[in-house]
Amino acid sequence: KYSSVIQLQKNQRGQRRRLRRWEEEKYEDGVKWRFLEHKGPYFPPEYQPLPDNVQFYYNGKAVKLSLAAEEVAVFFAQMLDHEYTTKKVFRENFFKDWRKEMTHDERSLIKDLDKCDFGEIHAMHKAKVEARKNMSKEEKLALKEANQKIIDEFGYCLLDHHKERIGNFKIEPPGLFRGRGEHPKQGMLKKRIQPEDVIINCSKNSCIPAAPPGHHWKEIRCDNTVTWLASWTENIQGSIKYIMLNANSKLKGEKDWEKYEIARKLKSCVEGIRSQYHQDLKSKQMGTRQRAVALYFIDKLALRAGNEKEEGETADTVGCCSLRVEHITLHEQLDGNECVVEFDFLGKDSIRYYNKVPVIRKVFKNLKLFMENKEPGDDMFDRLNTNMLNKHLSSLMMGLTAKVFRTYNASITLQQQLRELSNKSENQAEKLLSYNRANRAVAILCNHQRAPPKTFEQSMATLQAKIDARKEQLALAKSDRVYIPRKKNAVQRSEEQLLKLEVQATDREENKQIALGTSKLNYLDPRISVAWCKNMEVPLEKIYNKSQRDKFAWAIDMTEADFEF
DNA sequence: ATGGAGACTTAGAATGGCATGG
DNA sequence: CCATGCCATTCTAAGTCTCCAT
Repeated sequence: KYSSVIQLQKNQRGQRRRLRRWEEEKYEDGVKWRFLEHKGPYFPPEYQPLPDNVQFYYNGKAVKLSLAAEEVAVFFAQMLDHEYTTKKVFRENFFKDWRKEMTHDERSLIKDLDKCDFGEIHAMHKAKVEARKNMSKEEKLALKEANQKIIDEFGYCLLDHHKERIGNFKIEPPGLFRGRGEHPKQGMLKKRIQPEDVIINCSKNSCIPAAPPGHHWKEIRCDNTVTWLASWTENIQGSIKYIMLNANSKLKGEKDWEKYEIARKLKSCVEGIRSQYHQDLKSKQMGTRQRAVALYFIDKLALRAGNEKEEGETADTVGCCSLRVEHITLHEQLDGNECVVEFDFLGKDSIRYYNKVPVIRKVFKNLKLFMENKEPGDDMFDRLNTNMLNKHLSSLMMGLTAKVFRTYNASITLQQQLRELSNKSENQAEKLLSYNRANRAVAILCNHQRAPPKTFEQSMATLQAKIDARKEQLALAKSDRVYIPRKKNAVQRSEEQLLKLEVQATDREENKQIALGTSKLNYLDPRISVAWCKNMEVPLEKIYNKSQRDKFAWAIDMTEADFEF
C-alpha cells in the first residue's frame, strides 16, 4: 500500500527525486517495524501526604483523612478556582468517587460535599504554585536539568535504524476527569495507573524495559503491526491509551505524507464524485438521497463524518451523519438568499458550529423531506451512518473516507487563497499577513475555534487606546492652521502608524475566536507552504517553528517551488 | 448488519518559557 | 532589569475508521 504512494510520488509531474530517507525500507502489508526497543513509560511521582499543619475540615471540625481519601481531596482542592467545581454534575461525580476511596468511618462521617472545607489545602496548593514561580535561577536550572535527564532516559526509543523521540512517554497522572462541554462524567476520579495495568510492546530481541522496583508489567507484547510502545486502559470511558512516537518520527511522517497523497488523489477525481452525488440527490432510494445530501455537506462545509456515540457516556455532540432535526432550520428565504440552511449544533470538543448556508434546491427539498414527521430529537439521516458512507466512498476511490474531504478542501483552499492573496511584490510582512489570511480562511472553513484569550479584552483596549491617542494627535496636528513644513513628514508618519495599528487591531479582532494551529498542523499539505516560501522568497522559519519544521521534514526535503497540490 | 475493541489522528486548554519594551 | 504578554510545548480528550466476532 505504502510503496504505491511512493510510486505515485515518483511519477508526479515536475517532482524531483529527493526522497532519500523517505523511500528506504518498505515493509510488507501491515508491518510497521522490524526492531523496537525502549525504556517503558515514565510514571508520575507517588502521592506526598499533607503536612500536619494543613487540615481538611468537615462541618467545621478538622478531620485527618486516610491517604487514599486525602489524595482525592487534594485533587478537588487544587481545582477550586476553576468553574468546574461549581457544576452540579462535576460535584456529584466527584463526591461519589471520592466516597469510594474513603474508609468506612470516613464514609459514614462525610456525607455532604457542601460541609467540606478544602480551604487550607487549596491555600497550600496556591502557595506551592507561587513558590515555583519565584524559584531562583539556580533552582529553575536544576529542575530543568532533572527534567532533561528524564527525557534522555525515557523520551527516546530505537525503531529500526533510527533513534526516535517518543511523543508522550509519561503515564497520565491521576486526577479528576475534565471532559469538554457538558460531559456527564466530569468530576469522576481518573485513577492512578500502575505498571500492572500497562502493556509493553517491543521487539523480542530487544532489551525489555524493567518495571519499576517491586512491580511487573501487565504484559509484554511483540506486535510489529502496530506503532505503539505501551498502552493501558483508562477507567473513565474504558478506552485504551497509547504511548506513541513523536510527530517528527519517520513513521509518523510517512503516514502524514500518505494522508496528503490520498487527498491529492481525491483532487483528480473529485469532479466525478461531485456529479455522482448530484445525481444521487434525485435517486428513488431514500438512503441514497440521504447519503448524497450528507456528502454535499461534508464536501461543501467540511463537516466531520459524525459517528454514533453512546448516550450518557460523552457530551452530546454531533457530526454530519449524526445531525438531528433540531440542529437544522430551513429558510425558503433569508437575507436575500433562497434555500438557506441554518446549522446550529455542537461538534467535536463541544465547539459550536453555527452557519447559514444557501444550498441548491434539490438539497433543500430533500432536507425538507427528511425532516417530515420527525421530532426535534430524531436523526436527520435515519437511513445513513458513517460506515455506509465510507463504504460507498472507498468504492469510488481507494482510500477515500469522509475525513479526506476535509484534508482535500483545506489544502486546496490554502493553495487557492495563497495564489489570490499574495504577491511577489509585497514586502515580507505583507506576504506573511497574506499567508495568515489564507490560513485563516481554512480555519474558518474547518470551524477551528478557540476561547478568546483571557487577556483579550484588555490587550484590545490597550491597542485601541494607542489608536485613539494617535488619532487625537493627528487631529490636533491637522487643525493647526499654521503651516509648518517640518510637521508634514511627522503627520505622514503618524498616519502610516495609525493605519498599521488599525490593521493590527482588525487582524487581532478577526483572530479572536479562530485557531490557526490545528489546520496548519493537521490539514494543510506542508508542501504547499514550502513551495510558497520558495516562490515568495520567505524564509520557512517565518511560517513554521522548530517542531513544525521537524514534523514536516519529509515535505521540506522533497518540495520544489513548482509543487502543486 | 451490528456492535465493540483497537489504533490512530485531530483538538483546544493549560502550562511553561522566553523575548520585549517600559 | 523585570514584568508582561506572547508563542511554543505539553497534555490528554475526542474524534475517525478498521477489523473482527456474532
